[in-house]
Amino acid sequence: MAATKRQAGSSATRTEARAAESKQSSSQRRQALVEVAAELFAESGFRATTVRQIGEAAGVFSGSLYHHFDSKEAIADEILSTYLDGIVREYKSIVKEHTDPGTALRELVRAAFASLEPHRAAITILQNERSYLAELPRFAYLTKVENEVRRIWVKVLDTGIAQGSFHKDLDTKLTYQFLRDAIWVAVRWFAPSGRLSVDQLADQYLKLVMRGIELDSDEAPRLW
Amino acid sequence: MAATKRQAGSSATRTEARAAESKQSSSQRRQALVEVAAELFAESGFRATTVRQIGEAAGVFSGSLYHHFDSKEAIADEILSTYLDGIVREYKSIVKEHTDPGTALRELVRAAFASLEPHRAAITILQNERSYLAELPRFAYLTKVENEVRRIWVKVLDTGIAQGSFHKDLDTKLTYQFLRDAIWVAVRWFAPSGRLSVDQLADQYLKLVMRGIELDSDEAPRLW
Amino acid sequence: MAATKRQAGSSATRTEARAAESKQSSSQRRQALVEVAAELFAESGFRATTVRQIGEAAGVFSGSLYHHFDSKEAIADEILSTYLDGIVREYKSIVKEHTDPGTALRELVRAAFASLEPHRAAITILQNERSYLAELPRFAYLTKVENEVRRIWVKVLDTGIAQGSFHKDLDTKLTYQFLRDAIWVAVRWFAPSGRLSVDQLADQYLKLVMRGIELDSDEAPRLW
Amino acid sequence: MAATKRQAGSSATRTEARAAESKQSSSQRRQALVEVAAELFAESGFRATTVRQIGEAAGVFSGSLYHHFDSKEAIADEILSTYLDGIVREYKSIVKEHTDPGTALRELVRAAFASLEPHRAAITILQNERSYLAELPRFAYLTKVENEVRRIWVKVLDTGIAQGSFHKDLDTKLTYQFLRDAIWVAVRWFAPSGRLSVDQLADQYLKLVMRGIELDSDEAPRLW
DNA sequence: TATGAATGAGGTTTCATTCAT
DNA sequence: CATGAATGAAACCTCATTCAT
Repeated sequence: MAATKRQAGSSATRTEARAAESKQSSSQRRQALVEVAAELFAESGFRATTVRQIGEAAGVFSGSLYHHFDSKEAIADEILSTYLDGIVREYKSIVKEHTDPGTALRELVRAAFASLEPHRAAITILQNERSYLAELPRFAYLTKVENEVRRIWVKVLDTGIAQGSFHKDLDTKLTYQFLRDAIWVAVRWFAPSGRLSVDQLADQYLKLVMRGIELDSDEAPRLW
Repeated sequence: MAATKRQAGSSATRTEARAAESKQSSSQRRQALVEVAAELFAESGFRATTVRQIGEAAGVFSGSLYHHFDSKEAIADEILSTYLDGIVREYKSIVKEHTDPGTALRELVRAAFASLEPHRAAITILQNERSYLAELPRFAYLTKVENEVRRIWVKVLDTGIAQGSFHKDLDTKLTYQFLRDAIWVAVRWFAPSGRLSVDQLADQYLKLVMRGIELDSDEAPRLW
Repeated sequence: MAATKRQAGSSATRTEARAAESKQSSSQRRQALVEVAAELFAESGFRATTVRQIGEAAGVFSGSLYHHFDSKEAIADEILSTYLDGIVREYKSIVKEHTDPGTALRELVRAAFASLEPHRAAITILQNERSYLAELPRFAYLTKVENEVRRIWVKVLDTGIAQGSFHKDLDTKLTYQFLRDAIWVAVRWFAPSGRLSVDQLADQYLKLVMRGIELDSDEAPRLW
Repeated sequence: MAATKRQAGSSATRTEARAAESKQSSSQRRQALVEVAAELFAESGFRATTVRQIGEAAGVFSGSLYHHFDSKEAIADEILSTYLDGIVREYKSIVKEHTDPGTALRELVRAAFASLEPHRAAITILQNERSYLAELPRFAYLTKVENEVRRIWVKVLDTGIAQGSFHKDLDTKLTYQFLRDAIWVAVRWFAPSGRLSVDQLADQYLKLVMRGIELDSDEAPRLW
């Protein structure tokens, strides 16, 4: 990368590097900065990441970030809203398409796992900094969207119980929390380059929990 | 309480109050400070809590904390090691006492849930600040203890499979992670004064996951 | 106006708009920028106004200002020197035309009030930022011109005393300061659209001070 | 002063200096810092003075100021409210004591002039930064107090007209503005060590304006 | 032991200015 | 000429820690 060539204090080198990079458009640059920041947020969290670190990782001075973003929070905002917009849309499309609660739930779980890797930063921030951010007016929407997501999942669970395909002794709100938390928290240790692919991860997880949810959920139907 | 006597700005009154309080031994004072800090850490996290906040909450000036602790990290250290020492001892005692894997796993889960409330701060720190702290030499033991705990849980799962009482298609390491994460992460929203007691919470959770682990795990044995 | 055509974020549209506007000559453009800046300086002061604000108000990017001006100070320079050149010329013409000190003084006061509105920015800057600017070599002329102005006013006052038409116990330098300050400072609250026109304002002021300056200054001549 | 002994980077020297200074109590130190800041504010204005400058002038690091004050604004707040509290009390006592409008007005003017030197910073801030500060919630009281002061002065002027001792063609609100502005603005150039004492200044000013206010205000009574 | 003033590094943000395109 | 990304210094402020009293 250009950044690695750069020597601190050498503005000549710096300028050359800039020239080499600057083929990209404004929105591309902005997007690149968001991605750099996201990586750092995913690694260390939002508050623990400094704008100077973001700048260094992006090969610019921290002040330059403010040409593209109003504040550090604005970067987080972009990361979070991109994630939440997408995931809500996806969840909605899943429950629209799959009327069977068991299938719908499996697809929701798979979608949630699939979002881990591309949205590592957003999920990390939501887990660690949620209570801090939710107090800020700028992030008031977080609570709203979370409620929306919860309603979608809980409705699937409720429907499953009503139809007689899910265990009726489940506390559906609680079950949703357990499901979501266990998936999301995996963002901390899940590395797609590791032992397991995200699909394998989702399958293992579904094995673990679906037998506790569905009345008759073994892959091989029971014969008794 | 002494605190009510205190008039803002009157350091004389402050000193008297201190004197009245200081009937307690040094280790009692230390313990009280740890508890105050723990509450704040549980609420806001380790890095987000300032030593000044701890001092204020404890009724002393921030500088005074350094007579009892080397650093802010030392307080976290005390909180974490107390928790980890206790939970490891408890887990060991459980697996010693219960040779049946199903029972042992249920007890481990119940113990984990039971630790949420008394060790809210430790668990919060482990979740949010673990990666930051684990890099510090002082907290090198974190990884060791975590490995120890994992071995205990995984051994129970492995034994269950070997004995034929647990599903043999479970990835035991992964299953441990899912189990632990879903329990721990509940520290964020579980309030014992709320809708559910910790026992009810554990029961709901066991219902959800044990059917996915045990081959025949309904509380009421199936009669067909 | 071109501004209404512009869509935020569309640089293409922006460029077209620029083209449409650029029928004006370079000096016209420069003059327009000065006026935009002046309005902002008058409202918020010189230092508190950023070049970005100027650019936005003028419909260009801040960097573009530097094609017309060396620096932000250069804009202030233009505003100040335009004002000072004009006012000095006017004062000189007044004292040339009116040999009677009373009439001359009245005209000076009226001219000073009349300058408030068209030169709000210059007067605001001179009041709030004078000491900061006067240290810069570029603004060394400020002190010179101010001395020149003072000499003009004081000479009128001295002449009035020498001729026996002004109170002889006046400290003329001090009186000048009082007169000038009270007029200039009105720039902060005087709004020509308000209760009073600039002429009415000047008249009220003359009523207040001329009786303290002239020996016999009532509008209706005294008969004793 | 201790500060002059200090060499940058020499913490030994620094510590000695601190020791020599530290005979003072907390509130004394606070007061000393306010005075240091006030001097700088008076010289350069509130915004143009940096906390580093205040720190340097006080012989501490800028961060140390925040041990005593919440913010730079808090320092200005202290300066302003001290001034305003005092001047309002003084004005009230004057109008209470002097029922004759002429005498009362003279005393108000004298009090205003007398406040110039001890409250140079407050008056400078009020003149240059008023519109900026008044928008901040913390300084909402500024407008209130200013209104109170205006009412006091205007009432004296109104009473004088009603009693027939002041010219009835005065716009009293406007006259108040002229009076106050001309006095306050003198803070910029008045140096008590200069040619004139504050009393002489007030006298000259009274000579200038009182003849325009009172119907019969010559020192030597007219005989017609 | 407690105080509380001070440190000093580092946090986010602002802004006049430069310059390749 | 205009753009707009970048600079880099400097702004205000925070905070764990130290230390003389």
